[in-house]
Amino acid sequence: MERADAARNRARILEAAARLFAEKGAPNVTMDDIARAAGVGRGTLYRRYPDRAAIAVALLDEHERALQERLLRGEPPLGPGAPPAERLAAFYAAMVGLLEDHAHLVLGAETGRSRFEVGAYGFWRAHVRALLAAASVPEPEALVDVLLAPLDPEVYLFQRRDRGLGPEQITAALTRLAAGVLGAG
Amino acid sequence: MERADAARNRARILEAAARLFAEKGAPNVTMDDIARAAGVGRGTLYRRYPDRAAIAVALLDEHERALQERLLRGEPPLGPGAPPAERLAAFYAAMVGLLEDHAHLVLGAETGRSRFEVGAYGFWRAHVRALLAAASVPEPEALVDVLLAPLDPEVYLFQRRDRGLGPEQITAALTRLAAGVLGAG
DNA sequence: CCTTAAGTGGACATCGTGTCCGGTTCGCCA
DNA sequence: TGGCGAACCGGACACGATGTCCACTTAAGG
Repeated sequence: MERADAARNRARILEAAARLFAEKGAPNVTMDDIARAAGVGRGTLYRRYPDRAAIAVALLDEHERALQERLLRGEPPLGPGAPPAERLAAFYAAMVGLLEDHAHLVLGAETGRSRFEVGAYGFWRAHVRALLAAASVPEPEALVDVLLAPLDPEVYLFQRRDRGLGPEQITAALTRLAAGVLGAG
Repeated sequence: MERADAARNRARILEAAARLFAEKGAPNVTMDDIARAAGVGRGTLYRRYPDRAAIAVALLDEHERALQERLLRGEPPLGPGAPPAERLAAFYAAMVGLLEDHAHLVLGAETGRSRFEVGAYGFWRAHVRALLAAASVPEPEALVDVLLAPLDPEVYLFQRRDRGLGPEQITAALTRLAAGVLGAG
């Protein structure tokens, strides 16, 4: 069980981190910044969250859970019931929505390959893998990560900011990708 | 023009960096390590290469140039002459070869979004974009980066090391991707 | 109340980065 | 060959971020 002061501090840390990430961009926020903004000491911060990635994961957690729930038990085409190609396209569209809202938050918080080590990636991977299997794609193993690669927050932000693309254009490209790989079976 | 001692030092820096990157992995090599291994001072190192990424770029340069040359003027299907879908598949296969040899070198050397800022990415981008245009794909702009995303060294190393996939399996998946997107035009 | 264990916070040691400047070496030209 | 200016060299330095550690505080139950 969690002590009252601990719970209060955790809430303050998360709130402060969310604000700072949005303000200055995740890579430019130091652990010290967060601790100071939250009004807690460094030791307290490190006790809970060993690094920025852990904080980002905690912040994203609820949003990702919501999407995961819809994938498992929601309405088609996101949930079960629709053809694999349509479900993949719907998944892409939903992920673009998630990225549009929170990519800035994730970016930089994931140092190096931490993206793959996070539990959420495993979930997306299993989902897409199941769709490939349902479409009878041979050797889906390698294709899974290939199809997930465009959802890298860095890629998304590059397209949005540097290339000047809109979410709908990116979604369209991903839809085409889904149709090309699964539609033409 | 470049002075003789400067040229000698640059060669030693590149040689030492290549060795250290291969030995300990690029992210674990500090600028100080490289300077010491090369037998030069930190100032000398920073004069030429402002960060690790610059060294990695210099090391990759010749290999990338060779591939770029083959794309522009080599034999089909890599060079001009073959249908876009086949050229894209050939490009993927060649990039897998490049990654297989040098991904460890690039990884971690590219801090954050530096991958997109490097000149080579612009070249790959222009190449794939031209292939999409040749295949009369509507709105190729967003699709380009989507198709390039699986070539992220981090993705590749994740597939190779963590997922235990072989280069031929990854190439097969990318070939399927090329066929799906361009083949079914 | 009083005890106990978890929680807290800031000081500390360490490491990597990037800069700066006095001394050195090179390459050109007389 | 000898001298000169400029480019180059290298280590010392200051700074910033990280992660740890420990003495103190506070919450919760008996």
